[in-house]
Amino acid sequence: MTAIKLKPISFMVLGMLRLGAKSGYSIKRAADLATDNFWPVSLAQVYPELARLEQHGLVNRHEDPHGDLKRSAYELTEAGETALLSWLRSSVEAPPRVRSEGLLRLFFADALPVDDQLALVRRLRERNRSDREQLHEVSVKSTVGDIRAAGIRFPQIVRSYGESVSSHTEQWFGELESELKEKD
Amino acid sequence: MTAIKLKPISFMVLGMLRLGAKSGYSIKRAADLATDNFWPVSLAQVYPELARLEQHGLVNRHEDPHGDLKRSAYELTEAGETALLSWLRSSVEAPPRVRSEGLLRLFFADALPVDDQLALVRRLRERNRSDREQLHEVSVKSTVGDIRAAGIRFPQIVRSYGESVSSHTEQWFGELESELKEKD
DNA sequence: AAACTCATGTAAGCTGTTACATGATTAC
DNA sequence: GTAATCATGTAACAGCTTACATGAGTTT
Repeated sequence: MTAIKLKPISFMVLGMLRLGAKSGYSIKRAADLATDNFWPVSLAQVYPELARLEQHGLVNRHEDPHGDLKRSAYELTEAGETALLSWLRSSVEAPPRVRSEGLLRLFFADALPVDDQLALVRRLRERNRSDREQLHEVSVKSTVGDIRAAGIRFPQIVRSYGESVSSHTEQWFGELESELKEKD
Repeated sequence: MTAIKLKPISFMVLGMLRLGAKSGYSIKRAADLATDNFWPVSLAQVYPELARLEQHGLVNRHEDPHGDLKRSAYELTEAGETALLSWLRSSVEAPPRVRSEGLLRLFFADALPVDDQLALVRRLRERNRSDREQLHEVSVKSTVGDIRAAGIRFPQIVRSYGESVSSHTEQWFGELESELKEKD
């Protein structure tokens, strides 16, 4: 119960528990469906983090077998809820990190002849479009997986932000494509 | 000169050399000014990567002292240029990775009372705005650092994409702010 | 009965950052 | 002259991914 350093992955786990996820597995599932585009996680992060949070009294664990299948169910303690709320109110924030091989290619695209530049822009636009399509399919199939409760709307809000940016991006790439066609 | 595995950092280095950077230091400087928002790099990546590329014949190194200051100048070999062009034409692409603590907070914002939700959205909007401002300052001060050559326009294009997305984001957050105010 | 999903964990490895170490040059 | 910038590298660490290992439950 001594000093624990809470990182974003900690709050991801705490937050998912608060939204109704119970097992490590279901946290991972929910994250894949809902946060993968701005905060991906792997099981090899979730399980150790749950153990760490339990050691420090931010979550409680109890056995929750399903037939012969061993399973753990976790819930927030008061300390866990407090920590989550405190983080949500904090303004200390790691700067957002983006790594886009596509934009890196575009950055160096002057090395290509114009028709290859055009092909590149088309590919990037198409990739963006199909990614958005898949995102939308998933969101129709299961709205934020397990976590579907009355009064919970921010997951949808964040999703709609992602779609909005993606639409904007597609439009922007469309305009760039047109400009490049003129020089062709 | 045997098999070398080329990763995005390899092409970042090759690409910067092609745009006129010569030393590892100047590659890092150019990246900080131009690609940091979609492909950050550190010196501890650049120097070993340059050595690796030299070992495999994709770049040439020669001494380029400046007074008593030891300095290396690198240039692309033909193999290096070929590798860069081949990557630029390739459609094999690592999916873009984003990590945004801000969006993660927003995702879990249902846990907060409405006025704190509003404060959070305001903070996120303001952070986005000030980040864009700084980006713009840098871009005025030095257009892509050293790399400023006739016919090079994609670095500017990519920068303008970033600004466009950032503007769109600010607008989107503005609308969200208005919606939340109504419920206040 | 085969394939897929649910479920939990560990080990190894890769990528990338920060800190350390050192020293010359340039700008104020 | 002192601070900032130019310049090159290494070492330690943090974070995250992939592969390994295991087994039960569910769906086709």
